[in-house]
Amino acid sequence: MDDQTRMLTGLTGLGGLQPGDVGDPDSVRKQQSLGQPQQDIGDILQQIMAITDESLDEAQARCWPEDSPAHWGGSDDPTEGGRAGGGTAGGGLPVNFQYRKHALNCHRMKPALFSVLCEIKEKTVLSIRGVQEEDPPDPQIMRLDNMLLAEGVSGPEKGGGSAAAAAAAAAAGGSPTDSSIEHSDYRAKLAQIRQIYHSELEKYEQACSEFTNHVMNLLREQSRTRPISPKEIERMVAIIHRKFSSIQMQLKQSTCEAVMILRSRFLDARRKRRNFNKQATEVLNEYFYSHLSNPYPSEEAKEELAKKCGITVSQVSNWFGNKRIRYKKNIGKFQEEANLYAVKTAVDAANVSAQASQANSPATPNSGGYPAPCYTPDGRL
DNA sequence: CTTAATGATTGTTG
DNA sequence: CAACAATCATTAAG
Repeated sequence: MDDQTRMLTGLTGLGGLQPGDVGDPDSVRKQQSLGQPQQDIGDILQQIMAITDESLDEAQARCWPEDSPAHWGGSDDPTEGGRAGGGTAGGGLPVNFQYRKHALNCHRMKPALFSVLCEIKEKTVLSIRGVQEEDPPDPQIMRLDNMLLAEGVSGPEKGGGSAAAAAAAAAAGGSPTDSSIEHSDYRAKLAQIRQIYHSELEKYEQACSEFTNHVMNLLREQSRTRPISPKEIERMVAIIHRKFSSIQMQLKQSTCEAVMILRSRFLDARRKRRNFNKQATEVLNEYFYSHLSNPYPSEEAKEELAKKCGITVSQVSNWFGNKRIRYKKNIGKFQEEANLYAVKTAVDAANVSAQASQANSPATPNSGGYPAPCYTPDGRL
């Protein structure tokens, strides 16, 4: 309300004028720099001045103009400057103004004065917040928008059925890998976030337009009684929109956060760990115990194992890393398992070598650093 | 619920 | 960078 204050001080100058000074062209020109006929200005100013000089009793003796809005006398009313500045009258009261205002409204110079006041106001307003009028497209909000678009949150509606469809596909799919289940879950949660986002956005937009309408109506109403230019209304609307868009940005930001959290939850496999299926661990164990002397699969071997087990190469690496360390830590615990797989490989090897009509030792040479479990080729300890 | 098993991550080392 | 070691977080089993 600094502009209002300025407005007041500006008009306080007018209010401070003595009735006799009003007619002085220089003083008027100083105040308004206008080229209007002095007589009219003097006339209307005199009326304004007269308001401050009028006593309450006098005013109350008059009747109320029935078409006057009742809220005249708002603290931000520019004409109040006349009262404030010319407070010598002991405080003009609303009743006074009601009448006087009506008189002024009918004055032929009223539109001119109105526009002048608007102009002054415009200038003060511009000097105060003219700089921050332009808001360049915030890179922050651009980033948020892009991300929401990329995630399909703010993009075109793909239908709430997308998640359901994905779930159905996962359920009916011939290879219902865990990833697809997780993915459908992810999609479902994303759809939820998306729905919340849109409903909130809609709410904000509705509230914004409601509020804007309300303010506009109010200002239009008031523009009949105080200087409000259409430009000012426009600016007010812009301010409201900026406020609401900043709220929207908060919404976008929190939505982004939710998506990020969702993503990290689903992409961080550690949090959604699934055990490998039996067949996969069997393949891995088979390899491990049959290469116990050197349980370090080459890159190619890892790739093959990964393919066989339906897991990634890095998962194979993880598995071997864990296996080696855990085996080494407690060989006894793995004894049984080792024997089991050793038998398996032994049997396999026997099957193969039996056809070759020669049984060379099926066990691993075991020349490496990992101690082999004790077992006999026939499977007994 | 507690506990063991287990896949993944993090930090360190050579 | 791969291997190791410690640790985390989840799952499965009791």
